[in-house]
Amino acid sequence: MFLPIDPSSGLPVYRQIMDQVRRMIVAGRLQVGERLPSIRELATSLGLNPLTVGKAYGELERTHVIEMRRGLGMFVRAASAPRPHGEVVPAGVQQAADRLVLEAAQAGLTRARTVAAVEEAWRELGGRELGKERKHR
Amino acid sequence: MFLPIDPSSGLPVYRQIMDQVRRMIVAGRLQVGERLPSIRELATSLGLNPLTVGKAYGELERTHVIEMRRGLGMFVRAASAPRPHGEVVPAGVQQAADRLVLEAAQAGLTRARTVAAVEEAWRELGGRELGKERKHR
Amino acid sequence: MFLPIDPSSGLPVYRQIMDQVRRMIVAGRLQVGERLPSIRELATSLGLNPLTVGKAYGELERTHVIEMRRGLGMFVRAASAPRPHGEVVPAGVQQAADRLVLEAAQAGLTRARTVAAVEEAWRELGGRELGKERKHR
Amino acid sequence: MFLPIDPSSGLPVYRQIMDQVRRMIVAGRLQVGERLPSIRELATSLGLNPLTVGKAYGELERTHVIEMRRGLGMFVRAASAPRPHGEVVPAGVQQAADRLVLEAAQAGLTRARTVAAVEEAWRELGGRELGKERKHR
DNA sequence: GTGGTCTAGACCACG
DNA sequence: GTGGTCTAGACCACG
Repeated sequence: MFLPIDPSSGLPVYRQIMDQVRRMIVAGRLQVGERLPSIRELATSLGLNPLTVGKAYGELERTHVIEMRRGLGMFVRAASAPRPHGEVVPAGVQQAADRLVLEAAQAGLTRARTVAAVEEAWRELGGRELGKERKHR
Repeated sequence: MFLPIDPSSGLPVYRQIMDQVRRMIVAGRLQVGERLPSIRELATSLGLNPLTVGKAYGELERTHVIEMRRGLGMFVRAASAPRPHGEVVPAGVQQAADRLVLEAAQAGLTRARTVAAVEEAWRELGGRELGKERKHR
Repeated sequence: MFLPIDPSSGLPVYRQIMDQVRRMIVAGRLQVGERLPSIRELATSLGLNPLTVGKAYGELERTHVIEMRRGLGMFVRAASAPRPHGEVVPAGVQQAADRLVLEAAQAGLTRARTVAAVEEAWRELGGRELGKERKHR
Repeated sequence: MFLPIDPSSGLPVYRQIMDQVRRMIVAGRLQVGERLPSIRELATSLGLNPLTVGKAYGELERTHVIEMRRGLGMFVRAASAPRPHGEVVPAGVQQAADRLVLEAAQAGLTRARTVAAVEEAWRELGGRELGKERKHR
């Protein structure tokens, strides 16, 4: 599995791994139940310290994105159930929305332009949300 | 000036100060040309070391958000000019949009729900866009 | 006397005054023996604290650029004698040359391009060196 | 790594460190990709507080002169691309040229003498321009 | 091991 | 009064 990692990007490497794995999952390039490469495999193929990959996997497990099956490896877990309209937005999402608005407003972008950037980001993710919203899953 | 600072939030305190000041500016609660509290004042009122506040102010100055007038204090600078439609989105904004979409998609939010969260965040900011776009909500 | 002062430029105001006065002298817009405005006059016309102007005048006096005649005011002194070729370059000049070369080299400028910038700066000063070098003065 | 630091020179120590590192880079005594001594190492060998060295390194990183690789240290980044002839001179360079001309003119140096000082400074830097332009001196 | 953050406290230049 | 620099020393995240 290839993941684009930039050791000099400022973002800690283990977080980049987490982000990329999550990105592959929401984009459908990693399916529920699919097995991830072992810590050692991924570390070797990316030229990273196994401790770094281990920390990323550990965090992903702690947040229920993947699960360990002893002796078998790490596997992608089922995604969260889609939130019915009107329910509370998770803290992480609201926080990300707040930051986006702060960055956009200070850069002089309009609200419409900001929303367009979000739609564009969603399109580029190529995730399951593309086009119509699904009714069930 | 009160700023809600959470020393145990993980985000460095000096960055929280930066964010809050930027937030007040885009929300119009700090006007262009207005003076910020002195480093010592703010440090005392927030129970922080002056060096921490100084670091936040220094970063804000380097990014042209505020300016120093020697012996007088720090002052809010004029905001960026609004970007003409179609122009490139600044890297920081695109990055924030990418993260939002990642968080939202993994939390199982729909695209529409995500956009709604952004609009909500914009509304809560109380920014200058409000007046112009209020009619249609 | 008008001097372009920018209180938010980073360079201390008293140094800006010194630089501008020196600039006017080498450009010939202030002649040897000419009287400078009083501290109070200049402070008022520039909207500055008299202590600031006083510090600038004091430094200019200490470096023999101007002189005080008690009860009469501050006057421009005769310039340094031109240095015969081959003599040692004053420390301040060498230091300025070093910094220029550092900035230029790191910005990727060639040596020729750097020299051109110096010639341009000299032209814009409009000083006595324009065109031919004088033999005596 | 030895750097000549003068704590009583007026120029802040962290700026002296920055200047010296930049000087070594443009002189080719620090190569692109080369690792700098760690903050602690340099602080110890220069008898300084690690925070002071850290400030210098942080500024150099912010200006893209060096980059941090987490857990590994700071590394020299690739230099700016050389500027095509005729392009605008960066503000920092023009500012340095202006100051040089001011210092030189007031010291009574001729224009030719000033240019010679610049060429000398360039030669002493031992920069990469030397090879290309050595023939004609 | 690496750099980043924060406190406590001193001293300085500048206006 | 203002901000800027520096030391001494602790603690933390990251690799």
